[in-house]
Amino acid sequence: MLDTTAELVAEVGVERTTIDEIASRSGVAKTTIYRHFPSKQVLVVEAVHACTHIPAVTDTGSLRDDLISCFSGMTKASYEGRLGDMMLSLMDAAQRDPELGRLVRAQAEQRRRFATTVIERSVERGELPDDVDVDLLVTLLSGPLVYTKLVRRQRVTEELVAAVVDSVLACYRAPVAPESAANA
Amino acid sequence: MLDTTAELVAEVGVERTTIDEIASRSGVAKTTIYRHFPSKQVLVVEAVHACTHIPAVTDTGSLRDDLISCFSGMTKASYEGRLGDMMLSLMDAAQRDPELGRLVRAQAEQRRRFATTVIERSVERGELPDDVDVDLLVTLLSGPLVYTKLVRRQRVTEELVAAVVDSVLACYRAPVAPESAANA
DNA sequence: CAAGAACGCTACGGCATAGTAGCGATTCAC
DNA sequence: GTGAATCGCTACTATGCCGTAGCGTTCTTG
Repeated sequence: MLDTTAELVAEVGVERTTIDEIASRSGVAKTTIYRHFPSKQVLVVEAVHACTHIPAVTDTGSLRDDLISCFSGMTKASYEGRLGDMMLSLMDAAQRDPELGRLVRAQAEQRRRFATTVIERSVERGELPDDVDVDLLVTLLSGPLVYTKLVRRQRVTEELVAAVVDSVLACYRAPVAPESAANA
Repeated sequence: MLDTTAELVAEVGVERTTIDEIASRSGVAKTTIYRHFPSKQVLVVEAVHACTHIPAVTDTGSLRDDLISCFSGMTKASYEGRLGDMMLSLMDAAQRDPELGRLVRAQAEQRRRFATTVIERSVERGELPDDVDVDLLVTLLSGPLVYTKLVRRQRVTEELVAAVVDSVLACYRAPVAPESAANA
């Protein structure tokens, strides 16, 4: 039932998903659905919850490897499969539906926290300078992947993740700080 | 009429935008709308076209300044105001509507072309190495801005644009190439 | 095996929306 | 001025969807 809901949302979006269609596809009577969920909104929220997997955070001691592992895991969990297909419609619906809004925002926050953890651990190891802008760094890393998935509608490959991580890290490890490069 | 349509799409999304509401808001009779546009789909496409502005490409001779100018212009044109509020819903609807799909894809392509032009010009000037991955570079620059706007739902400030451009450029100007950094 | 819960089915009522028809009024061009 | 195009308004059809009622059947549980 939740599975069928997720499938439908992935196919036609939140707005066009109807209880009738969920019922006929899942082989469940519409009345049965209403016996479990008070409204479509709740059903969708539960369906999203059901297909949300949280990847584990690794700690290899290498910032690069941790970041690649972290973002690869997030890619698999969030951008591939059903959740990936639901993303855009979910984000759109979240603009108007407070409940979905909370859910989507919480998931985005959680994804950021993973990367933040990895980066802060690296700062403690002295791999990155103390004054590094963690927030910006996470945005620099997450952005290109989200952009590739949602805007370009291309698969986020392992190669892309590695390329993004390497590119972004290069600028923080290089002797030239962003500020001085600005005046070059 | 197109203006009201855009306004409504920005508010409630493509799916929930109704001809009746457009009619009552714009003070135009529903029949008049149908005399001009055969369907809601066409109306929305025209409305999007109507509020799409193309920023000019500058050529200051400095890659950094051109990029900042380029992305600031795109931010104003695409992420602020009405079009910015329509974006998510538009992208979602574009997944299912072929006409909207073409439109959205064309706009995304155009935005990439601007940045690509600026970068290629810089390569010709010898500011960047010949073998730079332009595609990746554009993604590294565009991604964080899109992500900030669509996922984090924060304003894309001039400061952010500058920070992203400076950060990304730093890694290409630094003596450490991304490939060798990967093995560090 | 018996009682109660859960389910499937059909059929509603109510509402919102896409488009259309017809007619009178208004505006515009020549 | 006059004819034609355009517009506004009301009404209408058709459709789709939400959520509920009623009733018979199946499944579970003790």
